[in-house]
Amino acid sequence: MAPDEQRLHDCLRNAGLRVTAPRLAVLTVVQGEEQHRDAEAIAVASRERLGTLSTQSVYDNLHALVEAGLVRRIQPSGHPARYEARVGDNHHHIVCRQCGATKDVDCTIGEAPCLEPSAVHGFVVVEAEIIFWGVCPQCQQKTHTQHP
Amino acid sequence: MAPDEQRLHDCLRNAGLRVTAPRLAVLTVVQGEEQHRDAEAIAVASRERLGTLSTQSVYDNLHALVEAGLVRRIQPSGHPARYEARVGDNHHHIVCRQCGATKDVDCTIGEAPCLEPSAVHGFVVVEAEIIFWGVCPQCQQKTHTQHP
DNA sequence: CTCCCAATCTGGAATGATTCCAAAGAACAA
DNA sequence: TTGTTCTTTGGAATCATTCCAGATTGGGAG
Repeated sequence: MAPDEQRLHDCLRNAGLRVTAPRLAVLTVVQGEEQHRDAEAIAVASRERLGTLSTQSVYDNLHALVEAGLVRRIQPSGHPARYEARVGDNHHHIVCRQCGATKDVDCTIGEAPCLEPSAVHGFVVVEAEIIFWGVCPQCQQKTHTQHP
Repeated sequence: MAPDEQRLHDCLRNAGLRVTAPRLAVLTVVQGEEQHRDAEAIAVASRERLGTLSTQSVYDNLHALVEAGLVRRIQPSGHPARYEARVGDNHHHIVCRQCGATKDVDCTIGEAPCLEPSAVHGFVVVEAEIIFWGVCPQCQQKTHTQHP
């Protein structure tokens, strides 16, 4: 077994998850170069490694991995959910209104600002999610070159 | 014309929108007592006032009103979009993970904390959206009374 | 090493919010 | 009053995601 495969294997087992080919593939893809991919893109990339893999299995595994804390899910309004491997460090995201491109953003103020809402209406607060909305460089380009 | 109706009328006209019965109804509902309703609930409440109204019209009008800045749309991950009349004051929201109940939250730190992301990757930042995730009082109750 | 059960995988159908479409209707500027 | 443009309508379509039920398989107990 390759050392990296061993690492992922342990990773899953420690999280209390069974190790299956589909699960390894999905986790590998999410931890790969390309970050913030959606389920569809992850399915495509995973099939490249396995030959065949049901869509349902991709969703099941993403859920399991998110549940286990190995993967984080981001769900920008109006875009399909995206998944990333960077977990547990309370960073945020900037998303392009036009194409949905997503990048990591570290918090300026250091740790967890805004995490103390003034009034919680009796809610138990679990986490704070911050999404910056903007326009990515590519889409800025497009908008500029368009002549109305 | 009732004074309140007049106010809404002017409100729409100032925003450059035509005044139609469906539009008045939708705006009235969104500005009403019950805040943070989704499109479906707004449709139901609007039909109560008009007798009949197509779902499409509800969506069109919500879009138009959001576009015009008269209504704000909130789209919590995994829940249908919600609409509120309070606009332009940069407040945030707390959403129940279980039932989707949504409440306003004013920012503790005063004005726009976290609005200066450290790295923007070339993005033009338009706005920052902050959602607190938690469990509402009702759902806490439910969870506690459940015996596994 | 073998067996067995629960976790997982599969294909196919279903859901639910939202959008697209084209035709009919209505607001309002001139 | 009229013409143009914005709205409304109903019906069909889309898209991400979930539900289902049966077949398969990982891995702990023996």
